[in-house]
Amino acid sequence: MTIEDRRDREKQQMKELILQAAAHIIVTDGYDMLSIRKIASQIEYSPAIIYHYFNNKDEILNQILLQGYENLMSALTESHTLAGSPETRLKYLTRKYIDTALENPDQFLAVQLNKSSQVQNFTSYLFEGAADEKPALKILAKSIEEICAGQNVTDGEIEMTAQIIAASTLGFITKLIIEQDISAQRRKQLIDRFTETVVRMASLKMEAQPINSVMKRKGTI
Amino acid sequence: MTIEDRRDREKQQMKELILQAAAHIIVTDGYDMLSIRKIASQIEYSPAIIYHYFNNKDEILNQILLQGYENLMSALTESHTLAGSPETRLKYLTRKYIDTALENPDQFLAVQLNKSSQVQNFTSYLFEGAADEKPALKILAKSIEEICAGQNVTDGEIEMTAQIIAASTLGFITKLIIEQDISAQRRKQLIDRFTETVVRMASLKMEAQPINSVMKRKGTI
Amino acid sequence: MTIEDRRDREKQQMKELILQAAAHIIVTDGYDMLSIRKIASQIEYSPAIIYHYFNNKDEILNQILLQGYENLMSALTESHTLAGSPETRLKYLTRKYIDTALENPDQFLAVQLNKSSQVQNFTSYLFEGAADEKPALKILAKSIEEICAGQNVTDGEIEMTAQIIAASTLGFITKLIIEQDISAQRRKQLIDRFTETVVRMASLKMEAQPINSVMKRKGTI
Amino acid sequence: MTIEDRRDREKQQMKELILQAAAHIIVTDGYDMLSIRKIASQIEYSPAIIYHYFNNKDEILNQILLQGYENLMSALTESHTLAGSPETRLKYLTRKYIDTALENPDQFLAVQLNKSSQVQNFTSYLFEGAADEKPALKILAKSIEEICAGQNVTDGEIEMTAQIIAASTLGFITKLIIEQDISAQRRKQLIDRFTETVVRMASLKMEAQPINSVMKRKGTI
DNA sequence: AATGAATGAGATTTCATTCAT
DNA sequence: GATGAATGAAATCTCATTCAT
Repeated sequence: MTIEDRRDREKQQMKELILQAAAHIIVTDGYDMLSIRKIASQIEYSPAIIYHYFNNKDEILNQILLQGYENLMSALTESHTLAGSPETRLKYLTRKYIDTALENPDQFLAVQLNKSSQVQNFTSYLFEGAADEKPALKILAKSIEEICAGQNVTDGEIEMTAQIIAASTLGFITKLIIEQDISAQRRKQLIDRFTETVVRMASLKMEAQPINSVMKRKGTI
Repeated sequence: MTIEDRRDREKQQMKELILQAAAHIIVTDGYDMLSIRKIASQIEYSPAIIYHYFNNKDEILNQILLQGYENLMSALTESHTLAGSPETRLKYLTRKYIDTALENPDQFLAVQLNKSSQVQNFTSYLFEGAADEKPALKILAKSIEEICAGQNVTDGEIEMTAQIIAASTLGFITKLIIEQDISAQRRKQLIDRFTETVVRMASLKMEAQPINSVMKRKGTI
Repeated sequence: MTIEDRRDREKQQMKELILQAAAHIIVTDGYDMLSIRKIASQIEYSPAIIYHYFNNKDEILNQILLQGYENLMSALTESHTLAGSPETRLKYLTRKYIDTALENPDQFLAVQLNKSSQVQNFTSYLFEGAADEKPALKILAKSIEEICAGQNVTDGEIEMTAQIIAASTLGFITKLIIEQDISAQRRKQLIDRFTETVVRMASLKMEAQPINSVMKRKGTI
Repeated sequence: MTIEDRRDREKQQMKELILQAAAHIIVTDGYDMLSIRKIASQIEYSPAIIYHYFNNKDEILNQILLQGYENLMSALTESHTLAGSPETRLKYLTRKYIDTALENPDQFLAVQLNKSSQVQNFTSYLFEGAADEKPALKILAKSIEEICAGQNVTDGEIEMTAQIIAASTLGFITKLIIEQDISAQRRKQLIDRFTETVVRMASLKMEAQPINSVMKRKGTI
């Protein structure tokens, strides 16, 4: 079996090499500059051999997207087991997610903004009951739940809040990636602020008090 | 002059026809599947005639992007002059923005997720001082400012909050567009919730009270 | 008839306008950059109208070539009636030809290097008997004949010499046009030298005592 | 290594095939009628494969031009080492040059009449000092120098004479190529005459007593 | 396992030309 | 007389993919 094993291992290594090259091209030249020829020339093989390891271009793309998704997921699951107040943990979770996303920005966008149902199977989370199916959303919902513990909040409310926070974070990261001229300092500032805002988004029942200040301002009281 | 007028009108109609076809292709097949050939075959003309109305492919793309942007902007400016409490107005603003975006979903994404510096000139708003330069952000910041009136909030804080809300809204809309299986009802629910969340994001100094509940829960008090 | 006359005149003017524009494009952008569209945009008319005056692109080209040829020819015929020794006249003739060619360099090359039999009908002169048919060659042959007067030279020899001088001059002018970096001064130097060389080429029997005979004829001896 | 060798050889053959086809098109249809499509259909391959052997159209063109130039140059260098009187050698040189040019007439014209600075780098020779830089001109100048040996002739005069002879020869060959109806016999006659004329062009000081000096040198006197 | 050769389809763009108005 | 609209053909070039070796 050892011969077969080695063969398998080598095959896997080659597949990985191809995927890395492809990912690099996406990151460097953009998503739609990816071509089999470019991959081939990067790994210094002939284009034809690539078809020995993948059936077609789409298969390569999907693999990359999948990898990116798994990357993000592991970052999340890893960080949600931490100690501390739920607020702190939510902040950390958010920050971890943002950081991980920014490590492979183009891959992140490629995955998260992908419409193909194949990818959507992984990335969709707006539907009702998503908190039960999607691990990442479940983690997020858990955090929110803890923050709102003791208050009268339904699971549905928590789920929707999780969804909205997730979508907002996606938007925030997207903008950070797309606007390329932002300084590192500014970026840090914005991320700090965003994590705080996320906590506020998660504090569901806070409407009770704030209203006062509003009414005061309006002279109602 | 009527002859010239008619010609102008017809030319304008043809341009519009081309733009619509192009937008439709972007919607259907994705942004980088747009080709002059496809446009031509969709409008059932020869590819060459398209160059009679536009100088090149980029000109068509830019027109689409510009139209989308202007569309959104006019929706915003139109709605920010309304009466009512600042919270109500912010909600309305948000909702209007979402609705307008969803009217031309793919065009919206094509614009807002476009990295080209040409488009970024219009759509970027994360940089420091953006609230002074970008009309849309200015409107948003104004709303936030009113909501926080009487509290000790710096312009910088307001700007960042506006930026975060804007980015979050982008993310929310993006998800609504990308996840195509969401029912109209669910969508409505989510939008309602999102507008409320936005108000909470805008209420900067509300930390005062909520913290109590947190402390209570933790047994600190 | 006056109305028709005016129409004819106007039509002729328009044809001339088109030809000038075309010639200008050839001179400026090169021979194979000529296009109906370019002509049209230069005269600020629509491409279609050009077909009102010419049947097709080739007709325009041929007209230009013809004009260029006639231009050269008139320069020659004009200058061969001058007084002076035949050597001087030959020099002047040569110089005049060169100068005229250099006034419209691209047109000159376009005509003289054109292979189409239509153009060749005008420009060919290497065949036996050309000195009888081709006015320009006849003029040249006349000069040579005078230079060799009194010597035993056949008409055939004279014709061939004329042909060789003509071809050589073509080569010389061609190089002057093609090598664009030559200074005006160098050019002048070369032209001076060339005209002298042409005289030497024309002095057929000089092997015997060339200079003497020339001097004698001039009365120097 | 034989496999690789064979591949290389086949690749070289294919390149040659393409170049020949291209040259043939230039010959037949003219320089600016050359198109990748035409080449492909001539060799009965698909247009795309041509890009497997050449990067682009220009590369093909340049190869053709270069080949033509080198062809001519080797003809010259080969023939200038011959024995005999300088006059004989000059005649032979001239004739060899003409013959070689006429072997690939269109290629010759394509090279020699090409204005692109890339080609001009090879073919230009009218500038001052060209006799030092351009091998072909140097050879020619050498012949002239020998012919004028013992006379008071400056290097500058010799260079200019060489330049004028070269240009004249270009013109002569050009006409031979362009005028397609000339009989082989006539052509021979003209070439004979031209080579003699070239010797006369090269005999700079013959105004004094040319023949004598020549005779002297030849030991006739 | 790996490659070079080959292709068909398709991309953008330019052009000469026609035609109804 | 003049024009805008329209087209078909052709240009260069890139790409994903197949296949014999």
